[in-house]
Amino acid sequence: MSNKPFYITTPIYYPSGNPHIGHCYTTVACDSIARYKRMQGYDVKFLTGTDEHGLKIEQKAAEKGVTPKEYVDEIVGTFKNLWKYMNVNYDQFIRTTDDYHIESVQKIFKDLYDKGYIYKGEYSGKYCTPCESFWTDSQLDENGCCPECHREVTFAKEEAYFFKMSPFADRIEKLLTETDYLQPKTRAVELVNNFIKPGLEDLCVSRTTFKWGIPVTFDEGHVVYVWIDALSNYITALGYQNSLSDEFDKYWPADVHMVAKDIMRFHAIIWPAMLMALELPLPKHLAVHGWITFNGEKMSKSLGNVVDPFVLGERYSCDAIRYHILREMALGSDSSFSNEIMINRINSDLANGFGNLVSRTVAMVEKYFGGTLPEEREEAEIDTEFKNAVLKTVSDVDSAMSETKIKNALEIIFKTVDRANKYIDETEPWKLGKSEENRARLASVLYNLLDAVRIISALLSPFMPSTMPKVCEQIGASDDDVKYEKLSEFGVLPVNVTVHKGEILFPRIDVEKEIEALNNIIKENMEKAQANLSASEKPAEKIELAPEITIDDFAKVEIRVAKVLSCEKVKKSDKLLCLQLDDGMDGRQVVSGIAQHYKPEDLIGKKIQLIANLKPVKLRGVESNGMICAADLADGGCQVIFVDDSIPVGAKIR
RNA sequence: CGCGGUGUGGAGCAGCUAGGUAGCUCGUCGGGCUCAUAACCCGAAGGUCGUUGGUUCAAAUCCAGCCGCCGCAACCA
Repeated sequence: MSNKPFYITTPIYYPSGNPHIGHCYTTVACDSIARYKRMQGYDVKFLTGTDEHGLKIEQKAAEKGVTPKEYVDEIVGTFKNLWKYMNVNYDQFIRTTDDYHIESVQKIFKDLYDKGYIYKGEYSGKYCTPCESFWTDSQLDENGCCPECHREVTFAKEEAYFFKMSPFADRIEKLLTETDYLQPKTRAVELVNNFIKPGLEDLCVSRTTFKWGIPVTFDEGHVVYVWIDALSNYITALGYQNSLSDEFDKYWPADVHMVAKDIMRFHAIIWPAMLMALELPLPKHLAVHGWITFNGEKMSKSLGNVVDPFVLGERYSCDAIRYHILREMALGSDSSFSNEIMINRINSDLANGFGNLVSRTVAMVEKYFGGTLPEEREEAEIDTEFKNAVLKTVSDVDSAMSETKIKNALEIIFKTVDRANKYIDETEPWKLGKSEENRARLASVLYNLLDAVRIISALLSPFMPSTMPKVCEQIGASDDDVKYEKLSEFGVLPVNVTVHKGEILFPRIDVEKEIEALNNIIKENMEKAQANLSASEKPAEKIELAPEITIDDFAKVEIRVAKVLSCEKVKKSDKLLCLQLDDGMDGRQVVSGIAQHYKPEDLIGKKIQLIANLKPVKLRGVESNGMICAADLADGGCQVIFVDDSIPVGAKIR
């Protein structure tokens, strides 16, 4: 048996809120792979953790009136509880606030600086003073204002350190397009075209605008910004540049980093660049999975449309949830999660399929032999075919797992469950049970079934670790019987094996009743989320207003009533509408970023408020002479302020 | 002409790289069985494989155009 090391990681999660089913998705997948590899005899290290620095945490803590550390301590506790609850067996939980990590990050930063990959420069961009944050253009809200507080942003500069990305562009492109680093590879082209070909921009790796981070050792006031801090967790956890352990040589490079598609970019480009700069080997695979969508929509905590994984686990057992997540998950694409799909899946695969197989097999051993099989046997031809089918499962699952195709692996296993159910029909044990002379034959059939269940449950145990020991107990298998080496043969259970009928493994769920119950929970959550939203929007009034202006300042702004004559979408843009207005003068054209909220016909004929003396500008190549007034809504939407039709066009508003 | 993905029986998907009887899961309908969690087994219905054209003896599969959906990028005065 090989003793080869196998290192797998989840991302480190940002504890700005409690964990949700999306976190479960990645973590449970890694846990299953780790367990599978352990079963195969690999020397596995499975790392997960939390990324605890940054402005947002600092602010959340301030809101609650606690220190950032106190704040994250609590949420990290929730994460750990969830993993415990989901039976996630990680080897190490790294927190970026751990001393050893901080020590390493500081050394790495200095090292990169000494090597000339990090230089001091100036960061410039849109800055929101009250939030003390820089935002990129794409982060700004509908009106080009701060996405956090929706106040105006100004152009500003600050001193910052930058990491040179360009020296690695060629190597990264090759990594993405010519190796199997990225899984699935389909996204490589997207990355190369969008980011590498246009030229990699240097990365801002330090900040002076917040304090909650790892200090740069050689420049007071600077704090290491997310990239170097967070990404390097994968190596600091192994003792790289610190004295925590000397596992680095053993486990690096990682076998699999698993991430969701939203952070693919950082792991596909920035992380390799960092490693190249540090002259370290690159990880072998980056497995990217999609999001769970809920009834076709993106899951969102703020919408409250998702049932808490704890609650789901309570209702259906954590293994059922694990199974459903893993079974639906495919690398690359999104997978839909709906209560109905989940319940149907649990019912058909777990309750009707596997659970019932165990139940009927054990029941027959009890009924016909009082729980203990006799030693006489009588094999038949059909047995061989059945056994071969079961044994083949093991190698098929192996090969699926070696490509991290969990979904396929489970599919294969459940095909074998079906095969076993069919075997019962083929052999008709209830008929054999009717006469004493078929005793030996009946014993063979039931033994084969028990042994098949043994193999199946061993294969399932990495995915459903809580339930499978119960199965072993029921079919009378010892821990030794379900070892990986014992999966390639029949005849492992004792000849006179004794079964123990136990509780139903996966109770069948009443679909309609449960869906109604879950919908009620969701409804409550959504109401709560709504309440929270409005609660958090109300205090917005407390937000300081923009600096005071005089009536003269206001007089500079000329707002007039105008009527929309025609309106059409700006081509090649998602957000822009181009409006032709009757402004009581010569008429004018205005471009507005409201296409996602209004259709052109919604606006035609309506009267709106026009900022009439705004400097013209070209948007997406189309000239815009002014701006129409609209209100920002809490949910990110916006609503145009229409004017009563009786007010004449051109009227000045003040 | 920004880049990429995708469109297959009611639903969700596989098949497409290396053309040659269109497959799986769920659902529906009919039958069988009774060991089992109203579970299990068998059978049937249901698809012009988005659309148009091309290559070929032969196209879901290769090529070109068009349409729809999704993602990334851009865009938000």
